[in-house]
Amino acid sequence: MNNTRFATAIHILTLLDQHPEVWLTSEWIAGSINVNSVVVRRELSVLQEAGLVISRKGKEGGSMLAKPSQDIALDAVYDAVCHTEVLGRKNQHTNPLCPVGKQINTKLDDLFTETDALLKKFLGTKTLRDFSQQFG
Amino acid sequence: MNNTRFATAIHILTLLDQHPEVWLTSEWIAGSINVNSVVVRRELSVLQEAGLVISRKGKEGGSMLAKPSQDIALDAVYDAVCHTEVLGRKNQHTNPLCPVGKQINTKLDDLFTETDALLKKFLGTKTLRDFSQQFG
DNA sequence: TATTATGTAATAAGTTTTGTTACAATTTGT
DNA sequence: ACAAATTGTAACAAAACTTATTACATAATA
Repeated sequence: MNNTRFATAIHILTLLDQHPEVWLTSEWIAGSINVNSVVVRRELSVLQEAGLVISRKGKEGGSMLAKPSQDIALDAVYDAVCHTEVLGRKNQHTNPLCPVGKQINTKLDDLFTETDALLKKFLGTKTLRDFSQQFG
Repeated sequence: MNNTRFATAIHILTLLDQHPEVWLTSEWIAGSINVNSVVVRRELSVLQEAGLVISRKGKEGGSMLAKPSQDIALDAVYDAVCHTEVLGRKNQHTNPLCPVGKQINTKLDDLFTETDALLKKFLGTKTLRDFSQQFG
């Protein structure tokens, strides 16, 4: 994760939670994060696919949470926006003639998988509500 | 971590552990990982600063572990090569006029810090020896 | 029907990551 | 002393990734 996608997603979801039952526009959300509204819409698109928000087109359109914030755990947010492993990438062309080069990726895979599982378990204990209610 | 630095560092250290008391050259190590030897030397440089390996210049030069592999925990490797937070970056220009935009980075910081601490604690329970001895 | 949003493609700009070349400095063996 | 081999780095190039921007079709409302 060398990007701002998780931070952006949490920001969006927090705003939606702070304004329940209101269709917030991507333009308005973008004004709070201070990024381009297309970036917000792209992220909203991903959050919709994950079942975390619903959006409505047209005049008076916008987005709101798809379910109560206490039912949104942060691992779901992470899953939605992060497609890399915590410990990074593996070297793809390691030497098969070297005992280490030949096996390292399967061994790293065990470690990487275990690490990702740990993170997700941790994030699974935290809800959007926990995060959001810290704000005045 | 959207790079191969952790995987590369672990690969290097595993090779050094598998060949104790031998000065492995960056060229030889590079041949196992299948990357440029300069990349290996750059990583070795960082691992030296972290006190994990020692290198020797000149003919018959190379690198070896600075201490027994059971004394090298993986959080030290992670610290040496990773300078980003697990959950990524934060948006830098959030709107100070918005209650959420104004406070979000300090709140995210708490979450990000806690997450990094969890990962490091986990990696601290694993040693290079644990990893290395999996290889035939 | 005019207006205002979303959804998304295409492209540009910026940043990060990895690869490569080059060479000074160092160490060893002869 | 000298040749050979290696580290350590700088400089730059190439590739990949991230974010910004423009444009516009589609949809929904008043």
